[in-house]
Amino acid sequence: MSRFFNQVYQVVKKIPEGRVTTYGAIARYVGHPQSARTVGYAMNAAHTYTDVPAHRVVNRKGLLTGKHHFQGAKLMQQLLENEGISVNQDQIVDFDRFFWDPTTALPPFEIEI
DNA sequence: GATATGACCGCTG
DNA sequence: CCAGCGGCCATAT
Repeated sequence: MSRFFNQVYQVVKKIPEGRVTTYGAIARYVGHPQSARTVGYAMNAAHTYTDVPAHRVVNRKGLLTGKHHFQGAKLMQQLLENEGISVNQDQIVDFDRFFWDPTTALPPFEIEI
């Protein structure tokens, strides 16, 4: 497994309950601002390797673009609503208020190890 | 090794 | 404000 994926998973695991973030924000935080797409790919593989709360990761508009990759089409939305996040038309309501940015919420990312 | 695909993002018009 | 286009990066075939 590439380190990039691991870095992504590390961040996703740190998302607080009831908050969400975006693919691009994660990509920026781990030092790959142009790799937002690959973050999505990492999420696809996430459930295979580790258990990360992928339902807390959406695109920059707050749209649940990845809901079809969950077991049920409604699962992602239900998980979010369980945490107090309202979803309407596959989109998070008041996305700005739930958005959690790792670049400001976490200490600067340590590039190595 | 080349080509195609995707849970994206930002800039233009 | 909405739509379209290109770029970027890691897998899959």
